[in-house]
Amino acid sequence: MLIALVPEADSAGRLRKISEDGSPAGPVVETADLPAAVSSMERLHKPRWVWASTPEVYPDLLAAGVRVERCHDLTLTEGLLLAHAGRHREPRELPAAIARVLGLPPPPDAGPRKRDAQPTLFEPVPASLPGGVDPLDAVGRVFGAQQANPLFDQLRLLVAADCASWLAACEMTFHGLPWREDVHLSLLEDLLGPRTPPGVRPRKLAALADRIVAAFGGRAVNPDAPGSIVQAFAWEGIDIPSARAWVLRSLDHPAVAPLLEYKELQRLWTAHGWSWLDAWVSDGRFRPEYVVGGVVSGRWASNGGAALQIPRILRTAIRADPGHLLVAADAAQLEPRVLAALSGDQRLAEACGDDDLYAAIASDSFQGERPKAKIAMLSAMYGGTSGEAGPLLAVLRRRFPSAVGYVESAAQAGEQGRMVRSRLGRTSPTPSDAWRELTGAADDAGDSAARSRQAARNWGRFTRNFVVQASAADWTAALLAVLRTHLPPDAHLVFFQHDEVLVHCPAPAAEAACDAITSAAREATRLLFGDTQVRFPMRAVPVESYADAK
DNA sequence: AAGCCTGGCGCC
DNA sequence: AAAGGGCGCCAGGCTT
Repeated sequence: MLIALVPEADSAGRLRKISEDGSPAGPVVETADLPAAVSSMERLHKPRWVWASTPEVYPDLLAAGVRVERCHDLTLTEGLLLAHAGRHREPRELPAAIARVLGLPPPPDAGPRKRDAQPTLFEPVPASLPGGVDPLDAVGRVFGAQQANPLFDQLRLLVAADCASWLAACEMTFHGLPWREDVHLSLLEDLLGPRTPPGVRPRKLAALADRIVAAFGGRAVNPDAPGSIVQAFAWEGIDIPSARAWVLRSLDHPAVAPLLEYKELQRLWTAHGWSWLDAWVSDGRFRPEYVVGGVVSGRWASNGGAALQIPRILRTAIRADPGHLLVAADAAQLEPRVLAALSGDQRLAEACGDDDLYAAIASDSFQGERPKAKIAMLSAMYGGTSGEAGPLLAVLRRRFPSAVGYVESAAQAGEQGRMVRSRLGRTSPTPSDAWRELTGAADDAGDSAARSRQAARNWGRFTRNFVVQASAADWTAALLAVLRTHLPPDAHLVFFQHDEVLVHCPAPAAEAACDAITSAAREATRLLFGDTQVRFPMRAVPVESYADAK
């Protein structure tokens, strides 16, 4: 069963059963209590809910205690369809989508949301849609158009997986990542010194800054300003191209040690210090806002809180509630395994039989030198060519010609301005007009030819990586879609980061959660690659603290 | 003062 | 000769 739904102010809303082609299949139901209406329909029919945008609808349902099993997110689907058709830049929101259905000019851009604007929950669909269409009608009509789109069949699995991912993302924000403020605070105090007001350097940072100045003979140096650091070294007769940590590390100078330590602690202070705690952690939970498909490759992005960049050192603050456990699971070397399955490279598939893929490649091709195998494989997937990558990649190409050939032909497509797709049909954006102009100017010599080749190669690196990264995103989306409906009832997904998940559950449920994760990984593999020989190991371990995983 | 860019670095 | 993909966020510093 399909039910179109439009939220309105104050938890009211309208819904209506629709048929597969989006046409009305029942009366409009107006309700002053949308969560209650959804809850009862969910219990009775487990419908697929059709709505404009999951993050605008689902959080308030969750807050009211209502969970749904399936949805169809029109905005998300529109984006996937547009990208597949090479129309990556067109707006995907409901007003634009209905304008396309009606053959009307696109509505004026709503413009970016003001940075500080409070996101209003149950944000109503814009009052007036193109053509004055009723929003509930628009939901049905856009749904019908998406189903009728000849591309839809190819994207069916991707749409289902990504829509389910959006549900999972909202559920993660709702449950929140367990975060022990006291642990975080004592860590900050240990590393930085007592808390200071915003903008006032904590004691240990101030001391390091003093040591840096002293090491430069008392010259004024601002360690927060890279230019200032470069200049300070220049005065000492040391020319460096930048103040990056890896550049400093190669220098022999008394300022280097305090500078490196300063950079590390300064980052902790500014990115995950006391202000961060105040802003993002409350009632023992960190609740970031995820953006499913926020990255062109289909990876998730996050809004605020740097949710996908939690430093390792802080993972000790992520602890299960009393009587609970966190189940931590990550897909081991997901991207090279995805490449093995995508390319059908028999030899690489065999190496995937090992839980440590790089070790297997090393013993096959690099005399057991694992670091070389890893550099070679990463260079193949990222387009790296620096340093020793070239020769290592050559070895890899000889041993795994199908796998390397797969990414190289993706790179070639990019260099020629063509689109590439992931396993489930995520499609890379086409390069800009400026890029085409630059690379189209083919045969002239000198600088311009060099810039042209450079631009082409840059885009080639992007598409080379896209096929792998986006297919890995396909796999994790399928994983989440399966997993969220197969966890034990009291177990909740609380974190997801590219290729790893955290589940929070009562201790006795941990074992079942581990099993659910392992079998969801198997199912994701089957959904993407059928009966491929490639193994995708996903080890799930119950831990008290995230820091204890791995 | 606000907006934008850059350098830098955290995560995968 | 140099040559690594994708992000978000911060401070500094420039422009408007």
